[in-house]
Amino acid sequence: MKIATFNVNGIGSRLGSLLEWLSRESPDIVCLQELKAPQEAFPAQALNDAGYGALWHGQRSWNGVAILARGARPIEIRRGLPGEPDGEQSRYLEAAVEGIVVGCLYLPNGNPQPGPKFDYKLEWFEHLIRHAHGLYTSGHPVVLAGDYNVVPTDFDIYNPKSWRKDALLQPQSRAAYQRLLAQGWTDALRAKHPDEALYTFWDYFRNHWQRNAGLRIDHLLLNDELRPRLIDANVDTWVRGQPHASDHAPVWIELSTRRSSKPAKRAARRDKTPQAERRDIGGHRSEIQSEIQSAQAQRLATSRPEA
DNA sequence: ATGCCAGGCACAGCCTGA
Repeated sequence: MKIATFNVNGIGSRLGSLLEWLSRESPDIVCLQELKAPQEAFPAQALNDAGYGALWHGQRSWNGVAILARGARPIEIRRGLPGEPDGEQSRYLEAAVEGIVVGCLYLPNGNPQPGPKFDYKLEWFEHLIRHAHGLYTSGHPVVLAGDYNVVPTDFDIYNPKSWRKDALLQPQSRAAYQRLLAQGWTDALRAKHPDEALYTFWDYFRNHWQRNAGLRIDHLLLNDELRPRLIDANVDTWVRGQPHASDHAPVWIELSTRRSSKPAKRAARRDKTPQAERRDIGGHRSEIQSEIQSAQAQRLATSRPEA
């Protein structure tokens, strides 16, 4: 199973490029950011024709996030973070797909810094960290994927000198990202490529793409329930080289279909005792579904109707 | 230190992104 995150920088102007990438790479689950489209302008029909069910959280002109699932409809868990300072910015969407909880996020850029936009970035980060802790310890397999607008270390950028004052490299931004990781999350791309310079964003200026002058700011974080299933991770850099491309490239992880298990657990599964059955993915999946459905029922009972 | 490019909005030239 392949899960990807892609900041499309305008779904309206990027639809052709997005469809070509979906067709060539066939990701099973996709997190999109920067739709830059109001709710009613999302190309749900075109994506459905391409075989993808979708949930989306749009906004006029700016921001906007979506979750796609190949041959399935993502089950919505929530839109927006609990206690998010400004409910008008569409930056978070969470859904269950194939027994996995998928959080799709577009963290504020924060430039210029210092200033109110940087304050907003750090404030949003705190809400994310608080919510992520609950997800991490939920017992479900969870991936938090998106554009974090943080270059984690100087190894994650072609040259930190000219970006030193940028919000993406600030010590406060990096410290917040490290506090998130410290909950136990695995940065999947870095885990699979500890010594390789990898980038996910190349701005449109100064031939940065042609010079591979990039930044690594799009991340997929896995909790302990999902981490053992990680097989591979990489960046579909070819997408960035296409005509009329987004300034980001898709980042993806490949997961084993079943939860990987230790030999002792595999032996237990062969031995069809009731306890072994409970460890089986099927049983685990139905537990997730029932918990999600009850969470949804509670939320629907207490929240106002969606806009 | 700034603009370099690009999308959205709306149709000239801002604002925002990162």
